[in-house]
Amino acid sequence: MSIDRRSHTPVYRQLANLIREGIRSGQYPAGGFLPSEATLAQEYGVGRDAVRKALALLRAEGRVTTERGERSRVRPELERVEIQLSAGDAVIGRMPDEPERGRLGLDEGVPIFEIHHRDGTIEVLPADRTKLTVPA
Amino acid sequence: MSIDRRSHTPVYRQLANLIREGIRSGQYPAGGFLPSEATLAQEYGVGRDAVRKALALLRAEGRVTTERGERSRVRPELERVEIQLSAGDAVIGRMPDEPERGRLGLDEGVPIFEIHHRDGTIEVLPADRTKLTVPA
DNA sequence: TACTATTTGTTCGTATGTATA
DNA sequence: GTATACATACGAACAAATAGT
Repeated sequence: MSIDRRSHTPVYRQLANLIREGIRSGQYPAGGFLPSEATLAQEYGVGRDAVRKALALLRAEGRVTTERGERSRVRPELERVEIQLSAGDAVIGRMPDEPERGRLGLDEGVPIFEIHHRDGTIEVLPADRTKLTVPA
Repeated sequence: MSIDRRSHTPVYRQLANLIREGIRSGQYPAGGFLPSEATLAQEYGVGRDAVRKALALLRAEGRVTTERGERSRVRPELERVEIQLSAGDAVIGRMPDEPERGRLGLDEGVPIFEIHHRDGTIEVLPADRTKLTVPA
């Protein structure tokens, strides 16, 4: 599979699909580095802008992380801590805004759980390392 | 408050903060349209690129939606349907990837709940219109 | 129907800043 | 100190969708 210039799907979205598939298939192993933006651009025959936009999409999906000066990395699946919910709890999910994301030290593309306890307190948990369970 | 060119915080992030605050304060009412990109660029004295990046941040947070040919809109808080969890259920939260997001008809910046039932079935729900509850 | 104006989307180009190796 | 690599920012041109005339 490669980039189809005549497709109505934008180049950077096609590229994101290709890279995502490469991650799923193991071509780009979890925890490992992706090729540099320049390399990806050359390998797939697209501009650097398309590469950066594709990576931005994958970051927003929580699939890759990028740090300045380093090649992007495939985000490994994290161990999830089991949190037991209690009777009367209510849970909503949402994305943190940027300041909140910074405070909580979360990567891009990581949702949060808000657990509303019966006593009115609200517990905020990162959804990428949490599994909520309902006791029997 | 306005853009500080000497700040280390990038212009587009400062602008996202300003618009987010404008949404929170009611200057940009929920469900209403934001000014056009060109207008925002002129009003805040930044390039269109900075405006588009700021809007992209807010979209990824689920705060605004954008459709081609139309000005961006402040995403209203949706009514949440209450879903009762059952004993033995487990819940994780994650972002959908792009194809999945299209299939489910979700806006950007909307996480999904995966409810793993005791019988092995998995229920996928949009987190922006769902509230999970634990029965007493 | 047809046309125009507005608006967002995509792509490329260029330059500069900053972190890492 | 140099080279590599990612981040930010501006501008320009054109495509595509929308709304109204």
